[in-house]
Amino acid sequence: MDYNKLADLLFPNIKETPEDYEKKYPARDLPAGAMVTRLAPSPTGFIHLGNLFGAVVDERLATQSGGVFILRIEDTDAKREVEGAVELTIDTMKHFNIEFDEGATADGETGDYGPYRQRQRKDIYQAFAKYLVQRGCAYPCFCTESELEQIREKQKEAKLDFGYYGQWAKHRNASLEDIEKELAAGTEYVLRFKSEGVAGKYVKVADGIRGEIEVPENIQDIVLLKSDGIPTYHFAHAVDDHLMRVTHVVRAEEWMSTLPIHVQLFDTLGFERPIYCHTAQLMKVDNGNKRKLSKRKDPELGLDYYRSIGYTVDAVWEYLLTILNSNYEAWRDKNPDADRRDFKFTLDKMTKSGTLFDIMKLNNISKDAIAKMTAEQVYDGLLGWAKEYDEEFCDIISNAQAKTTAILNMGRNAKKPRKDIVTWSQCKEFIKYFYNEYFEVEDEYPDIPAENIKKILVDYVASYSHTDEKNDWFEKVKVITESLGYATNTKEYKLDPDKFGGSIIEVTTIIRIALTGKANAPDIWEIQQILGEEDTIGRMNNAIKKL
RNA sequence: GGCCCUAUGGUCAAGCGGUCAAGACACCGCCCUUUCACGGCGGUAACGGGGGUUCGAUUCCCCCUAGGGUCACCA
Repeated sequence: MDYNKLADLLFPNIKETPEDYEKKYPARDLPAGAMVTRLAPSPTGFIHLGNLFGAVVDERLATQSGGVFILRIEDTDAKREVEGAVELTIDTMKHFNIEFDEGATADGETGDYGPYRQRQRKDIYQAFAKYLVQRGCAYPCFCTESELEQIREKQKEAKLDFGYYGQWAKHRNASLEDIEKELAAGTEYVLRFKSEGVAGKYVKVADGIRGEIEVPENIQDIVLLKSDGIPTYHFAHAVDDHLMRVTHVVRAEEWMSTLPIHVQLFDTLGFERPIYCHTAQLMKVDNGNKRKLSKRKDPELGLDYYRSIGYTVDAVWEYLLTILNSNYEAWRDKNPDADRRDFKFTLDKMTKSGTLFDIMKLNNISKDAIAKMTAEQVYDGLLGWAKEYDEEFCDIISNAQAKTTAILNMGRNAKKPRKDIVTWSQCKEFIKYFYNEYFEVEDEYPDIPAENIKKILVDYVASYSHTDEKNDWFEKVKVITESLGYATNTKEYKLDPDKFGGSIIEVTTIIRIALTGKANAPDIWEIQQILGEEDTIGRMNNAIKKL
């Protein structure tokens, strides 16, 4: 077989050779130990937690080592591509504080190793494909989908491994004449790799996270170029990561099964293999079983979920870092105020087993992160979220900046600040009773006689003086409590509840509900100071009217 | 089903031949408290099973089991 002739037949217009591209994309001039990583999403319009998970690893590795972090768009599957997905990816990553040194940008790209969108690299792939054909390592396959389906059926019946390999590889040894005939007839074809892999033989691969792993050699004649001339992931991965001089390929565990294909491709193309880092899957419990987080079933997989609910970027990072590097939490404990970038991220501290996504832990971390912020920072965060997701609330808090900041400042300056805000959307629920636009009575009064409830509220309004200091205010509450024969001392009350019929707890709870609509809210006196005299009295009078 | 990966409390996990087997989240109890929350103190709870190697295995090896992943002209 004249492979050169076949190559020219298949790729008549490809003049460039692999050497040309080697020259065009020379080895990078970087300090020793610098890592080149890349995030390589496909533009399907869905950016998930797994993308961020990997991106955090890529970003840390690259920037920590003085390397390069690339964004490459894997758009080889036109069918799945969604309009605007690249912009969305970049925007979402930016929101989560992931910035790229090189690669695709919203309006183009930056860097000397492009193009960074795979469809624009068609000629490059074809040059390498042509080279493989010339060396007898690749051949055209004219099988139709239904033929392939038939093969699969037969293999299923015979209980053999599926796929296009060995004796099943119908076109593997076709003659040049046969190929020419098909080509002349215009039959569609794919370019397949002619695998020299041997069943039963193994390859050792050093994984950056898992150490040495052993995988069987690939025996499949996998597709290199689809019928439209666009490469499959496997081929594009080999060519791109080599030409972009990527040193570390960070990807999810699910890729491990195709690792044999990738090492084989790198080896026969004469490329130095990158260090593969296969990260554990993010899992969740479903019906008592662990499973991979799924796009369709789990909203918490999508990154826009965190954004729209209003988790802070810091909290998401902190959480990711704690599950990514097992020593992060301890480090954070010792360095509560340090920049997370000061933490030395390492591959060997990465977990190998599937991690259950724990929203409770995220929530706890989030509470911590927000508790550390100043009221002004909390305000800014809340406003930023509202601007995007809650216009009405945004208007309200923008028009009441001082008041809102004062609200958010409650309990914040104690030695141990309150840890009760998890997300911005929940923060709104916490504080919205302060604004008359949202105020409503949600909770029920304690179970005491109705005339007592009325007396409490009426007396309260009658004795209320907005300028009272907290102690004076509380003394007045005590007077009302005593007038009902209720206990002002809760300890005494607990010792003998029947003796009193009620305690100051009932009294304050009723005032609190009239004032805020809720049985649980911060300190009443402080709330009144923020609310102002008019609203305080107004809400009390309204409550009395409704009795 | 084949192949690969993984295996310490409910969850995340320290451990890398000798430990009373850390810590965090969650949970429970008590305390504090004018509510709730916060906070403080304390508690329940783990090395999947069987063989080896070794004076000694959670730790090293093998088998089993379990869980997960993957078997496309998708990435």
